[in-house]
Amino acid sequence: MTSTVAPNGPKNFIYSIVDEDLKSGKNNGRVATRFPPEPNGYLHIGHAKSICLNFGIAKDYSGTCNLRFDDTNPVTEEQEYINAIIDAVKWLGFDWQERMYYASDYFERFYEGAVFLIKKGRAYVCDLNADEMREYRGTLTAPGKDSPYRHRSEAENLDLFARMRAGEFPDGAKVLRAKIDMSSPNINMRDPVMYRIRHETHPRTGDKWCIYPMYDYAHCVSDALENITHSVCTLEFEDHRPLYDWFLEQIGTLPHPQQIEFARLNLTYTVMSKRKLLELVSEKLVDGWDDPRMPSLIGLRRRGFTPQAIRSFCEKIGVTKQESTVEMGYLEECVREDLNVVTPRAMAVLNPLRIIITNFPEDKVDYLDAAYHPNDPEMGTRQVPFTREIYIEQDDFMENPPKEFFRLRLGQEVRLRYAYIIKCEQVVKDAATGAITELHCTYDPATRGGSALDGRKIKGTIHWVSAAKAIKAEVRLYDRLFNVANPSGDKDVDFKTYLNPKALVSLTNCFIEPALAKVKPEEKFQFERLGYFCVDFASTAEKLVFNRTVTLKDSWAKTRKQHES
RNA sequence: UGGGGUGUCGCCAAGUUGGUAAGGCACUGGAUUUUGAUUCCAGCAUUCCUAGGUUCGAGUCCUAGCACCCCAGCCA
Repeated sequence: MTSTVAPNGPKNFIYSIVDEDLKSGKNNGRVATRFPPEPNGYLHIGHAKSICLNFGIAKDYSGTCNLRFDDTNPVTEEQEYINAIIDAVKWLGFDWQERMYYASDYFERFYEGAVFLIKKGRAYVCDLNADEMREYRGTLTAPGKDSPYRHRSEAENLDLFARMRAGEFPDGAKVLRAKIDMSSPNINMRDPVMYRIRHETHPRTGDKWCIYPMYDYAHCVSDALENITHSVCTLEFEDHRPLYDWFLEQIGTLPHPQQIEFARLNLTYTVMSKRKLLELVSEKLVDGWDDPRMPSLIGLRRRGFTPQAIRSFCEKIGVTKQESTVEMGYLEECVREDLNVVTPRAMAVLNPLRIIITNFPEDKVDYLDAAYHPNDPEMGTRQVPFTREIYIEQDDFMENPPKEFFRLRLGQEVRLRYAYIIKCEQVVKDAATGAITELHCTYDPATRGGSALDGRKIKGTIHWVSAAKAIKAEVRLYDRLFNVANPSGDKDVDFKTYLNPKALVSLTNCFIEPALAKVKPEEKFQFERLGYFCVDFASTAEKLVFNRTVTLKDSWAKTRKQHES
């Protein structure tokens, strides 16, 4: 398949590079990328940026994008992670067709390549232990010195390397090193390790191998074997590019993909390193990788984020080489944008306050029509039951409200969404505590549906639920995982000390309208005036659980805060 | 004090050959609204890390600084 340059101008600097390559006829107009995760953890929103970029390039240039597991280190990698990664990429909406590969598929080829480099005098077996090797490597400012094993004969190297593979030596006894330049100012070029001995069972190759290739050697060769044209990776590999190029030049017979580096994603109020996320999981500070507080893709999914929202976010933040930290609010805005158009509305009361409509008959149930979406009639309507006793949100009533409060107050009217205009006649309090226990109100029968035909203006509209007909549910309110923007900012303070204890607040006395009795996990709704909610993975008809994805924007919250301060 | 990168509005980010600072988010007004939601309209960088220089003209070119990030795993 042949590609043409980006029709509407390049999206980012990588597209510009691809455009140039296409114009100059490089790779015969072919564009091939890959997404190469290491299966040692779950994918997070940062990976989504890379996935969208790599699969996006392939799509925009009619090229291909492979999924390739970088499984060269069996001590940290597991099948569980492989499965989770496959699910996550699929869920995000990308398709690698039949092109799912594993670096471990190439182990025999890597081995042959290593033998070739030994024969070429470009690799040698070294007996230095880890400490000695560090010593010989030199420092950032001082050059290293040659290993005493650097000048072994070809025959000896070949013999030793074969015996490494055969399992004759214990872990750490020997390594295979590239013979480059111990005085290079780039530390990666100071005779880097190509193979180490690890007597370890590999998730895919089992016990077939006890030597495993290092990233720098395996990655470039994998790219070349798959005929990748543009090998996109993150900034920290910039220093490794000379090594990437060195291996392929020395081997000489393989295609030579171009490595291009971009800045990884950082988000405020969370952490993005697999190590830190794993720490939260294994120390049980969260409920696993799929905890809705986590920035993992499975966590975001459980929280109610849509693939569309995540893709749109990745599109909007752009791709550059500048280290950047995107505001969490931006991600949140992207979900709202998607959920707003896609999600049916419903009513739920999270912190119920009982209201008795004193002039409404005891046993009467009045079914009222309510639209599933105010701006999209095609989503249809449902009926909501109105009864003498209802619940409203505790926040929607104030005894001594400021002037700007236009919800329910004593002696004043408010509209119940899709129902009636009611007036608060009496506040009933607990004699002992003084806490408000219920409100007595009257309704105006002439306002059925919520409109005042006499033209009187009702500023406030609040949501409600029938006490008799509502269904009880648990609602989990999520907030940011950390209470500081950059929890990793101070190297002397453990990031976990900034964990936000209120990141999860579970409400078990919530009521939802009966139309939602049969919801299934992952169904999404907007609870009017409250936010977007998603049915939890573990929710059942007997015990409904909703997760709050995000709140709605709330300009009242701002003015209320101004009043409080 | 070695090497590799990056510096354009509070946060992202355009700005291909020098021609007089896109867009999104946030924010601030205002309109519509039976969600204080949505939608809509308006405002929001005389200035591009700093200082010099070249030029009729510089975010874009030159020089010298400064700041921040990455690299001394037999991790990726």
